[in-house]
Amino acid sequence: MTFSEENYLKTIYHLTTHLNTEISTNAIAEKMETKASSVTDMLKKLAEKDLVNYKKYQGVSLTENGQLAAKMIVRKHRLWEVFLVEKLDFSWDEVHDVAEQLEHIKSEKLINKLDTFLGNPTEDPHGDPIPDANGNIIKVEKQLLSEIGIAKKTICVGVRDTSTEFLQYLDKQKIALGSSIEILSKEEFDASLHLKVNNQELVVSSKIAGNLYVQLI
Amino acid sequence: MTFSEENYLKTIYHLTTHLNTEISTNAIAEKMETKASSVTDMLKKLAEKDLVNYKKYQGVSLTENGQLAAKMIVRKHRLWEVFLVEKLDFSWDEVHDVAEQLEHIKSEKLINKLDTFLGNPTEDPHGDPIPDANGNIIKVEKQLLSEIGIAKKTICVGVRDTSTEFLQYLDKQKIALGSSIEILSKEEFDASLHLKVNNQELVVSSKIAGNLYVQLI
DNA sequence: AATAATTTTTAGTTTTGTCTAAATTTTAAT
DNA sequence: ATTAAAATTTAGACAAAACTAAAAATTATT
Ligand SMILES: [Mn+2]
Ligand SMILES: [Mn+2]
Ligand SMILES: [Mn+2]
Ligand SMILES: [Mn+2]
Repeated sequence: MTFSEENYLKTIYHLTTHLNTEISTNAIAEKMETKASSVTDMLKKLAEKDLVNYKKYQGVSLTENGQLAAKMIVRKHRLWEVFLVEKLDFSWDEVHDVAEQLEHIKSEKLINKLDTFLGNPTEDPHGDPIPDANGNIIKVEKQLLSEIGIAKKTICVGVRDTSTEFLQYLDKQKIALGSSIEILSKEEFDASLHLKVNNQELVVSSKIAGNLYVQLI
Repeated sequence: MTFSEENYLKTIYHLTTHLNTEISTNAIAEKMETKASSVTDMLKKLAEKDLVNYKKYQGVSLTENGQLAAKMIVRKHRLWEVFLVEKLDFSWDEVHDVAEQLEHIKSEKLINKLDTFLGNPTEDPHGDPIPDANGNIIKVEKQLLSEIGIAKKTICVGVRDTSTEFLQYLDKQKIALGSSIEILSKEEFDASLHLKVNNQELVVSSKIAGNLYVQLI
């Protein structure tokens, strides 16, 4: 499988887990910053290889084969992110681009030994689940902070936006995976939240709250 | 720089260190298992980018830029090999193909942090030197076992052939980097050597002796 | 020095993945 | 039910990196 084919599969996989319908050509094109015509060409090729179900004008979904292949790429991406943070001392906002490259290294032995070396982690540095060697994923209950009621006590367990800007904002506010977050009050006007984060009070916008995953304690 | 350009540079670099002349189109083609015409095309492109000195029909050599670029690829290749052996428990005959892929990952931060993580090794699992971040190489005195006189005591410090077959032969004979090797006698007829390796007697052909690097004690 | 053999380059194709522009299909709006 | 708008596909072109076959240059041999 080529570098490019792998990136298409991964994109379709991510779009499928967020939305839950057939994926449109344009959605793929937008996410990959390419043109719809290029997407169409690739979808034909992937369909030929039985990696996607594709009917003209009808959108696309992953086949069993395609889904497993996509999960293996995601597995590699997230394991490498763990490696970079845990072993090489990268910060969580620096790992994505390097992992985008490392995810395409082809060696089952490598990825499984890496998995062992890292202690078979189930989540990456952003709280996203890591598929095991068979593609199984441990699903953890989590909700967006924006969807939680007042006076609830929670733990931060993930981020929805993984951009450098957002992650660095969280660093600045000392919010990390594992931080305790209590919702003190919500401002009606703009849905901003008054929080207690690790015993420090903090006000965050609804945009921030809509990108933080938490678990109720 | 593309994957392919990097492979050409690396090949020219390796050919240059072995031979010490201008490198021929055919030599590159043979090493890369490609056609001479493809090599010519690429040499033009590399010359355009000031990575090689190329004049039609006259062979090719690396420019300063090209040499540094090649060394950085070799650096990555060898550091990854150390990682695979030291941290992931690969054996020395399994690492080359994976390192061929990993050497193309583009991130200065990654390779320098990896270097630190590994304790700034100066040699890879096959005894080959690892260039530092500036391209400097610590050259270690070593000679082929086939060029050493009788009754000399030596330490194995490297291999010339790094094929799986040769490395597995060495494993079978319990010869590794650091093994003590004493030459007991040489057979005139076929230049085979009677050795004492780690206090075990062993006979090896001249082909073996011509692929083992040793240091006199 | 002339010719033969070898090496290298050029010219013209092919494949992969991309693009633009035009045509087609689907969806939305009147 | 038409028409307009949007989404998608097709057609044709291009760049990268490979190939084959033919031409040109170099090297070796007589
Ligand atoms: Mn990532
Ligand atoms: Mn991640
Ligand atoms: Mn190697
Ligand atoms: Mn090596």
